[in-house]
Amino acid sequence: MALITSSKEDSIGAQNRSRILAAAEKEFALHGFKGARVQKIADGADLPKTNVLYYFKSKQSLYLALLEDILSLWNGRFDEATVDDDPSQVLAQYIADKMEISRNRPEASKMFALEIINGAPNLNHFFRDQHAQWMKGRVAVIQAWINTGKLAQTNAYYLLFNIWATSQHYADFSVQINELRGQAMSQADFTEATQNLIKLILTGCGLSVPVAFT
Amino acid sequence: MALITSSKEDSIGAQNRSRILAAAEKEFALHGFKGARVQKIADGADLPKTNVLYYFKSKQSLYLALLEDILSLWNGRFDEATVDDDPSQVLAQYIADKMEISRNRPEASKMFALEIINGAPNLNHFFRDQHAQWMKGRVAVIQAWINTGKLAQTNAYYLLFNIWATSQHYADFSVQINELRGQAMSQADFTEATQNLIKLILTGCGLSVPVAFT
DNA sequence: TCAAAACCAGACTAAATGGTCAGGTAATCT
DNA sequence: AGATTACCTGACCATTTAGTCTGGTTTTGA
Repeated sequence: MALITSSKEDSIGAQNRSRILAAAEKEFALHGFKGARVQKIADGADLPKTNVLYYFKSKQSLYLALLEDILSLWNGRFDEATVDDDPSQVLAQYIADKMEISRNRPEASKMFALEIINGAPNLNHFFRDQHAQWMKGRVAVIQAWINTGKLAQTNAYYLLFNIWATSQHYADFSVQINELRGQAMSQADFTEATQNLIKLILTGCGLSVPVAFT
Repeated sequence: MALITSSKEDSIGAQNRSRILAAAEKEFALHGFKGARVQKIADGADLPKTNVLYYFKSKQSLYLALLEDILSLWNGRFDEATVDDDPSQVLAQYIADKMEISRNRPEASKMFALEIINGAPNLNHFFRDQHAQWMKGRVAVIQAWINTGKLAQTNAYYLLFNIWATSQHYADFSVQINELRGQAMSQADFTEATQNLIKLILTGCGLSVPVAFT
């Protein structure tokens, strides 16, 4: 008889919280922290503004909750790669993963882009250090690939920047992309763009594309 | 005796106007249209807020004046390329030009990025049509290169998106780049990044890099 | 030199905004 | 059933914001 009739996940509060988060992500992705309006978030969540402030004590804390959630998205399979792995496999998979985020979490990508363009005022030292450490580790792996002849000579930093830039572009600049293409990117288009990008980057690095990614 | 003692260019008004534009570009590049504050622009230009609104009748008209100026930056040597030109020359030069904009007009690039992320609400139909027309023409040239065997089979749209993404990334995400590299990009770093990028894209397209760009 | 035009800026206003408060109702737990 | 907690919301407030108004001063051009 100790049956739990309403789990924490589907309680009214949890549902409202997630609706607010979803609406806030859209609003922040469109206008950034300063430009976002709490009233608009409330409208998007179909709740009175007061309720938004009931669940999150301020616009700032709502923003931070979202940002934290988004940063966890950045963690992926590339994190564990070592010099013993095959660079073409690892990089192709990393690009594919990043493209997948652009496809199904475009607002998250945009919010992150805005935070960076705004000068990253909400990314604290803890995250910055962690991020820099991660970068150091990944650059070391790429450099090790180069040193062992698995990868042609290149700049590891620029390589990663190029991967981020191209993959995130499909989310951040989707408005321009759709306008110029004359239509939105379908799932099939994303698959094609992903294959195209993997081929460009890997070939550009002197690697061949694993068959799984063609 | 018809000597003009004060040309229009160095009149008080012209000077103030350009100081306001410079300050506004920084503010809009940091916070977007909605997030930007007229008072901050005034502070940046070292003028009372009233004067900003004296020279530009509203925040919106100031924003539009800047946007128009920035859009003219996008015009470059690639615009006149034809099927008879050498794709490796043309693309290398285009990438170099785009990287140069990122280096010396980073705020312009950021402002444009924000405008697009915001859904391009200030880009009117005239510009959109013009932009789409330009794209059509450039895609046709790239396709012609492919058809004549000058360029390997690829998707012309994605190729251009990738060039924009990578080059603009150095301006738009400069905060992240500087943080992760541990230092700002010097002119020499930009030269290296440009060569690196040209090599990546051209090699990725099956082209060889012209010696002028190595 | 003098009038017109350009420029300057403090005081102000109306609207919008983030956030509070107080007084509820609904759900939950024992 | 009763009490405790979670949830809801209209009214309200202090602050910020873009933009105006009014009365100046400086610059310019004839």
